[in-house]
Amino acid sequence: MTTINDIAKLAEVSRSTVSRYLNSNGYVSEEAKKRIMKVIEETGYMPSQSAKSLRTKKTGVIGVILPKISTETASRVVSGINKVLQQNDYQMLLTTTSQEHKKEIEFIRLLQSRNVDGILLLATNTEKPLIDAIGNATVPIVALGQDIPTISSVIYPDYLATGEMIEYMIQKGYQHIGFIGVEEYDPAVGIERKRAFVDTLTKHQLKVNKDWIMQGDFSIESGYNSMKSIINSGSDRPDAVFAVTDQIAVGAMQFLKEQQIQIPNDIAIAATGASRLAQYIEPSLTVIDFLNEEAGAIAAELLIEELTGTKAIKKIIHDYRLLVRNSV
Amino acid sequence: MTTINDIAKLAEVSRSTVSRYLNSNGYVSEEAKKRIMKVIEETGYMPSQSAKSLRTKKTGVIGVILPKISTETASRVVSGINKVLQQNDYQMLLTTTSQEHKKEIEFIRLLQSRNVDGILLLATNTEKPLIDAIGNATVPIVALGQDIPTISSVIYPDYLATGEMIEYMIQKGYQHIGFIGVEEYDPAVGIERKRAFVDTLTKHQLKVNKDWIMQGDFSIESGYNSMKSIINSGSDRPDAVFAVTDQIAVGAMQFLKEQQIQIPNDIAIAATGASRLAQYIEPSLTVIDFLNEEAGAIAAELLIEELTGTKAIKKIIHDYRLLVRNSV
DNA sequence: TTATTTTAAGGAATCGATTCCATACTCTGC
DNA sequence: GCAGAGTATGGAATCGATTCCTTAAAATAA
Repeated sequence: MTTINDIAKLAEVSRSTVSRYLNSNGYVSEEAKKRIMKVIEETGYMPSQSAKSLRTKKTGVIGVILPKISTETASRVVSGINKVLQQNDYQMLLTTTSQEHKKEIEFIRLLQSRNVDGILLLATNTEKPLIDAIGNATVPIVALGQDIPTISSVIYPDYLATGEMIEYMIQKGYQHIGFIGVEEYDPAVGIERKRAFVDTLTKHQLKVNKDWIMQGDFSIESGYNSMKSIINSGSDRPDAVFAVTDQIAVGAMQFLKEQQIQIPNDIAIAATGASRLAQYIEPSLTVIDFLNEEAGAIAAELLIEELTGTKAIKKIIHDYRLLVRNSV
Repeated sequence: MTTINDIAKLAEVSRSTVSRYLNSNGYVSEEAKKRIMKVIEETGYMPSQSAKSLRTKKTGVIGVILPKISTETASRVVSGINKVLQQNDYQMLLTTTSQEHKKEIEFIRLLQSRNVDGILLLATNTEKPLIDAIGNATVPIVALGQDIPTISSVIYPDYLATGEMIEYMIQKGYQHIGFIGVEEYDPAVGIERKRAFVDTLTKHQLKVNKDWIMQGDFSIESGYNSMKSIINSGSDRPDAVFAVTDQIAVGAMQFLKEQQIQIPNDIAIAATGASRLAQYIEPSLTVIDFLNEEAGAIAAELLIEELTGTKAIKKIIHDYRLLVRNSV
């Protein structure tokens, strides 16, 4: 492999001069520039980033920690992150925890030893060990999807949006509303969305029926099984169900279809998450769209800001919209 | 930041000893080990990868070049790659060309300057500049999705699988089959799938109607517009259409539904790509499943093999299966 | 014409690891 | 009691860049 020394020798200058040329700082004569340029062209020389970052303490790499890559939400977020990073000449080192949320801590350490300039964390919890790991980090970390007190975060308005959706359902005349959620270690998805559901029903003096509140994981199967439990519970059927993700909703709809239960006439369904699947399934799903790609981009911008100066902790409550379709 | 020198000083040994301890090679006494361990524990020291890889010429990072991240196919492939890399203690540097296929060359260079140990290329063309860039590369590259002659490749059996699907449609009684494809710079998707279509019809003495052969891009909209053109073309309607991706098929189905054309009774639809959308759309889509996650894993394994010895060029024709559902 | 600034370029230290080599001590076995 | 093997450790060179400092020539000002 050609190094800066080879280039220096071939161009008959010192390696300091080559370095000055490469970084366009300091003085380099036109003659020298031409010779260096020519030699670089001929040899196809590319500076070693390892050497460079050993000196400069910058790698131009941002670490991204995801729970899972193969979901539409995740890939949209990554797409948004990628756009911004690429525009700013950063590369993305992607790691996934496969939903094992203790791994988030492990990866924060790992990424730092890889000398990333910053970390984007799509967090699934806000427990103490994680907060501690973040506190001990020597590089800026920005959270996406959870409000982590000690660092800048891009937060989805889970409570607000879910509340609005439930309001919309009530306004449409549904009075017996069920809920399919996930475990509560996840404050944003597990707790906030459920709290909004309960609060909104209560506000309208509607009964919160425990038999219609299910807790599963993020899978389609989980949605299917949860809906099955709701239907097979002793109590009456609900006339509407809110699912915390569109995947869960798809599973739930699947069960209803098998049982010949009409959506939305017998039971209406709403959810969070604007996947193409939610859009093209029948009936098309009424959902909250958290504009994930944009959220990813904003988080990346926030991180880059921190990398280039401003150290203030910023909290951005990201935008959302209701996509009213045919399932409610 | 703490360095190996700090550890050496604090543990009262030389930095050679610390290094030997870290890499568990050479002699280190139990006493020394304990002291070093303790100091590392206390300081939270993590060795600098930049320094390490400057010496060893290994970064433990694999570059991945994708056309686009936010498709289900891509994210499945990435998921498979990620699994294997993580098992082997490699990290993944992800880049996307946003479907600008000249960028593939740029990224091959960029990733090398980042000193990646190897590159996984989800190629969309096999043109000379790309082949040249691959030839000039100093790290192993494995291709996925296209057969690139000079390097190991994991290849989808595009011709075979498409042929089998068309056979299946013919066997089901369809005689007037249309085709929605993509541009032909992409040999695998653009050329092979079309060739299989034409060959299979010809083999069965069926007419290949030019009005029913469309060329678009990979989007849902493109599928919608292509189907519109087919229906609005002067000639009779086809009784079945094959789309080269499930996204395209979804768009095509959308148009048919709007026109109250029954699927599969009036027109049957088949495609390539086993997305969840294809599974849950109505009618559920009969597709070729190229088992993308597995393909990604195999490509990653192939690359790791090359990294640890064997230099032979391997070609793996990946498995596939037909998922017979309700759209044909 | 001399003093000062600007331009140009090389030398050497440095970043944080790894690794080869030399040195020294402790055991065995004869 | 001594040769030779095994164990333990430190010194120094090295990887490929950046960057500060010094020197020197050229350009400008006084």
